Amino acid sequence: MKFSKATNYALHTTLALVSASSVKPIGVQQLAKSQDVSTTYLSKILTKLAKAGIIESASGAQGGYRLTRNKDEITFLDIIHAIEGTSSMFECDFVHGDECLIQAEMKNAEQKMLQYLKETKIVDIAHKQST
Amino acid sequence: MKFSKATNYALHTTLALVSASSVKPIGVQQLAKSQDVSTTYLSKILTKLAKAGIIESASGAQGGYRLTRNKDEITFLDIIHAIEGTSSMFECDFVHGDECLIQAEMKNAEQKMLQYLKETKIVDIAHKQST
DNA sequence: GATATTATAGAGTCAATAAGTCTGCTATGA
DNA sequence: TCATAGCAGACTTATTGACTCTATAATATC
Ligand code: SF4
Ligand code: SF4
Repeated sequence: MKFSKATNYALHTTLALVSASSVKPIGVQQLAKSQDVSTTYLSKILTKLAKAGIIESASGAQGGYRLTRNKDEITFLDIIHAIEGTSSMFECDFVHGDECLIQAEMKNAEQKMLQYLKETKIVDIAHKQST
Repeated sequence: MKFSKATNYALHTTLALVSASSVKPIGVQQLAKSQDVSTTYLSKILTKLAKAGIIESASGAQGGYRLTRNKDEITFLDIIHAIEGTSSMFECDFVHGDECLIQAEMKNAEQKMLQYLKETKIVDIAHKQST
């Protein structure tokens, strides 16, 4: 019951992109260096973010990644969902009807966390960091 | 980023013990049958609950498991912590000082979930179920 | 006190997932 | 056209989860 390291990389990279916020895209080499991770692996992670519409890529020389949307539209939850998927943390093989109370409570609990992550934007901590 | 099946077994078994609430202990065979899991494996899970002080075991004939504490003191969180451990879902290898804001927000989010699980008691759903 | 019954411990097995590599391909700016 | 970047998919390795097997220890009952 842990978040994957990939999620960690994704959060850090997005934070870097939000902080940089340049029009010019930033190459994966530069992004990978600061996190001590291989470029090919980080690239694979960033492709997921791109598919989720959070960032976009530019091939070729002077290429790299940049944000697509407005900075303040990017939440923690967006990134986590892009990397970890959107299925519940409590999946039960059996389906014992709608009145399954254990599952209901577990999902309520999970929702509390997701709600917080949805309210928390990357740009918030980018601001705090720069002060 | 999923809860283990062991946690699921633990929750169901505890619910069964709370619902039964007999003075006589209940054997692992009986508990395992309803969940379609082997006795040896469930036993191992229940030993964790016992070590966490949630249930207690009795060896020998007519032995089994029963609750130790008062029913309404047992929360979802107790059980989850007993099985999954208490370490955070977001552990970072590097420790970049106290001002690590990503980690701080992730742990805030996690706390929201834990808080809910702490407030939710097994006995609550036992009541609902019996109605 | 012998015996059947029940939990406990720990090693060992098997499968699934996470984490990361390698290689060849595609897109694009200079 | 060529050097530079991302992309895709197959592949490998490490870690963890989900069990099983077996031998041991405790205890109620006879
Ligand atoms: S009661 Fe709910 S959580 Fe339990 S096994 Fe059935 S469906 Fe799963
Ligand atoms: S900034 Fe925080 S979360 Fe990021 S690598 Fe450092 S310690 Fe880990």
